[in-house]
Amino acid sequence: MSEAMAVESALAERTEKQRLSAHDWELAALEMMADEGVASVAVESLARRLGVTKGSFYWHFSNRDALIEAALKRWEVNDTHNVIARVDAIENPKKRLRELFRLTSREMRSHKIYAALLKGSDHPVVAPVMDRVSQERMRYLARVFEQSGMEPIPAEHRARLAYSTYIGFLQLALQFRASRMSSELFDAYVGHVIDTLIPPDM
Amino acid sequence: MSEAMAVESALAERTEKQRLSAHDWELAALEMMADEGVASVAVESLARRLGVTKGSFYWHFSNRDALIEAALKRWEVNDTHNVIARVDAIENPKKRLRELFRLTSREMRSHKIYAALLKGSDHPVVAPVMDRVSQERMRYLARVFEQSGMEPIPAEHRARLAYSTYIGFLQLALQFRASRMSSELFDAYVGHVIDTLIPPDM
DNA sequence: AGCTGTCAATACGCTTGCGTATGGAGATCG
DNA sequence: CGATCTCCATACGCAAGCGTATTGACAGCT
Repeated sequence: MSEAMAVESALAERTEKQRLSAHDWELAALEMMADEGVASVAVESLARRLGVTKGSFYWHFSNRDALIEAALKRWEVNDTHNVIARVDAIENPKKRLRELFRLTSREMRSHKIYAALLKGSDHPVVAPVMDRVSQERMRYLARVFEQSGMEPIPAEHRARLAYSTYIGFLQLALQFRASRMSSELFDAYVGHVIDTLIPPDM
Repeated sequence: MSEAMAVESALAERTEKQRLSAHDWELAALEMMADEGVASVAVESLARRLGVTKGSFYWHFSNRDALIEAALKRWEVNDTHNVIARVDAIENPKKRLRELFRLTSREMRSHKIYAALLKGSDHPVVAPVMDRVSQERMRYLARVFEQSGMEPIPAEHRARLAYSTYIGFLQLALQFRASRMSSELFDAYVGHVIDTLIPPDM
């Protein structure tokens, strides 16, 4: 929340706050990743963006990978736990699932970063993070499917299916210009997904 | 088929056939893309791989993008139409869908390239190709869902859902070490997907 | 006022990768 | 047998990006 704001006005703040902290670099890195992918996180270009030179960067971080690692750490704790925490209050597991789907279908910024990390998951620093995050989210999904009345094995399959749907949709929507939808069409699609993937029969 | 073989033995052939053609470079580029992604298609490294220097490359192609474009063109006509053609013979649309799912769940090589292109779809040459291919495949899916008895709109949604599942699974399976499955588990998963996405009720 | 610690600028070397220029070897054709 | 065409090697220039070394500016403390 104030995280997102801080990112937005990172450049503006710089005019007043001449000195930077590691924190500022991490936010800028996340911003960069969301817009242009992990590969585009370059220290010299980031430095330009922040109005300094790389002399500053190498004071805060030992190298580029250290920055990426720190930024991802920040992202992992902030974003992942947030989404789950927000729906976990809902009692009825099926309602919780539907709400989870609906919630996930908003919040573009978080998804842009996730998609970027997905694409950049050949990077040795990125891979383990994505591995953990995906695993964790799928486990949570499987648990809720179980609580909705499915047997453990089908629940696990359904969780994988649902999560694949999420990932696949990200690609379709964010990468391909041709498969962008109007908001009504999108809502209808989300409805269809919910009806198809959340068992109405049991 | 002989395409795949030609790729496999591209390096071996080189010993006898000292002179290369544009065709050879395109195959090597596809090979490289499948293994290490679009970004790794570099003329100097490819040249080393083929046992020549880049002096050769720039005789056949004007620049790197021209190679990528040519390779993708070759891939697009070969791979995309192949998959569809192979199931299109089956009369019963539901059987055809199931067969399509099952067929798709084999053939690793084709998927590796597709996944690589997916990740590299920020490249201006790659994007339009992926755009076309995805669009075409989804349209085909939607048609078969319709023929299976669904109304046009739900069929379109279901096609998008199914295709998202495919894309998402590719990521999960190919990128993340943690979510690789045994072949029995995989088969069970494919079964679950088929049961969930192919309407048994109508 | 001087010292010290913090953040940043400048300058340098190194690697990778693209693209160009030019010359050379082998085949083929006349 | 020489000319030409095809394919390739070598050598070069150039830009981007990482990382290092050194120096400098400013703040806070003593």
